[in-house]
Amino acid sequence: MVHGESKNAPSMADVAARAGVSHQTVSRVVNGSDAVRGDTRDRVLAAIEELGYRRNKSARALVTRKSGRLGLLYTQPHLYGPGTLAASVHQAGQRAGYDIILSPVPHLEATSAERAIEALLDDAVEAVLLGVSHQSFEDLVAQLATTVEVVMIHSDPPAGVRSVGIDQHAGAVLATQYLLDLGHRTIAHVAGPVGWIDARQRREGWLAALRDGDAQPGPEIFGDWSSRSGYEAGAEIARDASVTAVFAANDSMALGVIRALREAGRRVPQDVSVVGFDDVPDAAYLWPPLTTVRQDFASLGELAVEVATKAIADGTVEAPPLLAPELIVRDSAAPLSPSRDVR
Amino acid sequence: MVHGESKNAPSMADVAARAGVSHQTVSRVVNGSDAVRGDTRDRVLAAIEELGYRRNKSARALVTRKSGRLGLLYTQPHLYGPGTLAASVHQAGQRAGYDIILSPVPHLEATSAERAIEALLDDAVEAVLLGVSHQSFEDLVAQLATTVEVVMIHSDPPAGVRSVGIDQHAGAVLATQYLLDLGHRTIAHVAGPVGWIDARQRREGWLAALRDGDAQPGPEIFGDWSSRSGYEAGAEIARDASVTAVFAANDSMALGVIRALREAGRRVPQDVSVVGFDDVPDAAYLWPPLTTVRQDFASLGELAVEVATKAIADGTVEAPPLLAPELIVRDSAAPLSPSRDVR
DNA sequence: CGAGGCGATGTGAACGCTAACATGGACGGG
DNA sequence: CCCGTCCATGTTAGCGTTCACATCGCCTCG
Repeated sequence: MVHGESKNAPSMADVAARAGVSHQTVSRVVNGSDAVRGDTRDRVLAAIEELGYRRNKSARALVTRKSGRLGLLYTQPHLYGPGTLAASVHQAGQRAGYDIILSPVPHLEATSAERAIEALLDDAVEAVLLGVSHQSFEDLVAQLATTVEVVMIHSDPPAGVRSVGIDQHAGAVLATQYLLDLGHRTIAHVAGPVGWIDARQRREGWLAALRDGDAQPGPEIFGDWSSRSGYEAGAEIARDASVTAVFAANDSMALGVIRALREAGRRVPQDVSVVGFDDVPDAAYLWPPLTTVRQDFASLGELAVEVATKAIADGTVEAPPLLAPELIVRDSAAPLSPSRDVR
Repeated sequence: MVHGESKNAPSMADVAARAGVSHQTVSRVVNGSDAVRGDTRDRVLAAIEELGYRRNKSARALVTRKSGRLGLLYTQPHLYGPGTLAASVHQAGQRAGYDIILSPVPHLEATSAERAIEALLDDAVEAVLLGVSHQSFEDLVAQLATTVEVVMIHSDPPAGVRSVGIDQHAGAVLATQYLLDLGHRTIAHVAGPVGWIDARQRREGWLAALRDGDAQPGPEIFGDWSSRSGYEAGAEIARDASVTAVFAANDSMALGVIRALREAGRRVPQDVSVVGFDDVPDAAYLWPPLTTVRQDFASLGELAVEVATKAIADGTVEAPPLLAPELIVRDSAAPLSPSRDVR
């Protein structure tokens, strides 16, 4: 109150008055300009410290016309993959000097996703990272891209859109090939729900590996990523004695499959082998330890931010190559036991 | 370019010109003031639509001195609980008209948490929700609270700080009491790491229930929330034949315990009963299905936002009662088998 | 029929910052 | 020794919005 300083947060003018310089000099110091003499800088810095000054981002954004924000839209925030992705995007963004707006959309309805995008646009994000590889988004992207930079996190993006991804197809081939190498010929697949790109890619990888190995596709059941759906799929698979291996499109479903198989009296891996996808942290401590395909979500998030910041800076469009997943061999898959080899 | 409208995003002035009114009238329409005639409003709305006008939040925040933002700091973003909490806070915030800044801190180091708080403050959040019930934060809170409204998400908050929480102690009592009722007398505990409030509360609940049931505490091992640490704890517990039940401080550790027990030839639940905490979605489909304590993270998030918005509005301090957890009985705990009853 | 009031709209300033340009003093070269 | 140059700093305007207040009809009431 006394010196014209109110109870409001201090502004550059307050700092300037205190340091005996103009507000512009304060601005220069805050922005790291080198056109300030050492002792002046020190005085300003001291004033900032004493006053607890904090630059007002709104004012800055208003005049620079840049928000310095990136938005990430993602689904299933309670799951390991999306959660890890969000955290790594956030961290990478901070490092790159951007604020990250995390926008989890709990259920995948078109309306809630559109609302979320509207909210991101209202926040004036400079780029939107779409961590939702669901086909319902493919149309949305084209339209969105006219407004703002867009980066899809996607293993099979539509042509011309910036993207990063992990090679889901290759991961599925890894898993299926492994099972084939173990001698299995009838390999079932518990797929992710229709509409999800990753689910489709994993299914196609399974099919492709089978084709390459001259094996016929085993039964195929569509789940919804949940362990419950895996359980139901497993119960169905257990009825088919010819199936000696199952490739599940994620670890949760794999764990449900294993439970159902057990309840039906089929041992894992002695009677039936099971392979999952994701390598969630608990996978190694399931019973049996789950053989699965690991995805590096942390690198994916960093890559996404890198592509986004480049796009903002110079409009670069080129997509980096897909990241390679890795097969993690544990105990839930074993060689086909001779007794079951009917040939 | 033609009408003074540039390639920049349209402003209120642009809308006003188009609708033939003043910028203030546009402002009134956008803010839902009722002091605008119906036909004027329609003209403005039409102009907004045609121009694709979007209100500039920075300018608004600058003049109102309110950011309309709430920040949530949380750890272990890849886990079910924190992920669910973040999503529900985000959703509840949107509903309440606030933007939510989700700030996951990947590893719990003081420096990274402080950086995250600085970032939140730089974003001018009107309240900080602290979803980190670790004791290293208790000091920080007092200091932070002088700057901004703070809501702790915490089952045992320091006096005088606004908070919401789920009753961890009660949950642990529920689990332990259940084991006691089943006839178990030697109940081990796999605790969460020292420093975590929830871990401490669950441990104390276990101790309290034991005391009430006139039972001696069984062996106690500290894990780090991971299934790996549960596995290691389980291996140790398996060596002690007197232990017939284990209460693990979360589901991941419970699952690790079960695996270790199995490897040591102890059946679950016939030889040893195991109860977890959290009720992660996969818990019901583990083998055996996990008996555990469910926490309602979604309600917790909503409550936190409610308390925060009230605090901002009228400075309310009173804390709502802790939410009650619920025991979910499945198959991983069973009555003490007679053969083991040494009495 | 005129004063008073009210409802609808407009005007000007201010929020805190950056960008562009202005100023002014020290220094060096012819 | 004077002028041009350059470095450090200051001055002014404007970003898009809201707030406080002004204005201007028109209706009501005595």
